[in-house]
Amino acid sequence: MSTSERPYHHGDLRAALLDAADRLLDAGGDGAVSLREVARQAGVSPTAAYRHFADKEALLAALATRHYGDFGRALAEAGSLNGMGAAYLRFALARPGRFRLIFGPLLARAAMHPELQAASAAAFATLRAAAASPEAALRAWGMVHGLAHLLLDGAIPVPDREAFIQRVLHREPEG
Amino acid sequence: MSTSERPYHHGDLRAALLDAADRLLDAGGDGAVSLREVARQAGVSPTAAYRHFADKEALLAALATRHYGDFGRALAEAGSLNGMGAAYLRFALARPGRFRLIFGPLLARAAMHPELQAASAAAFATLRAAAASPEAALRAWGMVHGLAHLLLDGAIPVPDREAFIQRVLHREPEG
DNA sequence: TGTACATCAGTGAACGCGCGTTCACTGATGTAC
DNA sequence: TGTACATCAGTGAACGCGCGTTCACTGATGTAC
Repeated sequence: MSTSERPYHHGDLRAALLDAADRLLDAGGDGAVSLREVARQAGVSPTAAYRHFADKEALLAALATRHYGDFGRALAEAGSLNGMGAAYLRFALARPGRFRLIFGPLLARAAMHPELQAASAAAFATLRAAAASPEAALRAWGMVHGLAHLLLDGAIPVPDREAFIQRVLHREPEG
Repeated sequence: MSTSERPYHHGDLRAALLDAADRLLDAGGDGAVSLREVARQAGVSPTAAYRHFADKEALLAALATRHYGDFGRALAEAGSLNGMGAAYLRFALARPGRFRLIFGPLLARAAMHPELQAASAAAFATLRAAAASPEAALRAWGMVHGLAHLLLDGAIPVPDREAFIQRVLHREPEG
């Protein structure tokens, strides 16, 4: 079989697998990402991923690292604490699978994945730096994080999410 | 047919299954609750649950209904908005499995389970009633909900959780 | 220059696992006469 | 009163499913001489 028949270039399978995992994550959430399905989507045999990742967790850690980068960048670009809150909510609502991945069970195991550890720490530092005090940061962070979950889980039925974001972030939580 | 006319053993296994599911939920989280393991814990064959619940989701819905009751009661007893926030956090931290169940994927499907729908609506109404405005309620709810998740997921490393609760709830979020 | 060889990315079969659910059944219990 | 019968909670085998991971392998590619 020639290399050109593959949907990825020689040596690019690692990236192709991560892309496939992303597509599954966006389409079906955490639960839809299995190594076998990722391989299937990448047009490769079920075991090919083991050439590039030690195991499933390693692939997910690489994926989460990538998304912490995007997430942190989106926050950093926002500037104000309010803008950051809006960016936080928009990220979560636009990409629930990615949001759930980066705050999922993997986070508690970040110590096993130094790059993930670093990427998450950087994003969290950006959040902290935007608030007047550690407590204010925690309250603001908690608020947007909780609202994101409540919206995603259907606890708060909201017709227009962008309007909701504007309304709920209109006043600074710490007054 | 009134409840008291039912054979005594009918209600027994139903309750025993829910208790077993609770134990699994507390010990291993959502993922540890399978119909087969629940049956095993209750000392019954893998299929016995189908006499009492239509399917796995129905069992989980019954469990969630039970826990929304406890949760709502804990909130109602708290009185003030701050006290409610502390009760919310304490519930989540003491029983992560139950917390994750009642706010899990099942919540979005509550329309399929009228009792669950009612139980969750009642708990949420208690929350809303304690705040000065709908927006204040959402902000306070979001904050404690988000902090609960962040703590449970290991995003915020905290040595003394009770002290954390006191510190972060010391000031009203809406000032 | 051609050739022998080493490397190593990806294959395909196989492993053992646990799951939700179905089905025909058994056997204890309550009931009608 | 004893007996025949109906009910129905719980059984146990079986179904098809998808998973993560292992293993020996193949075959294309790069490299040394």
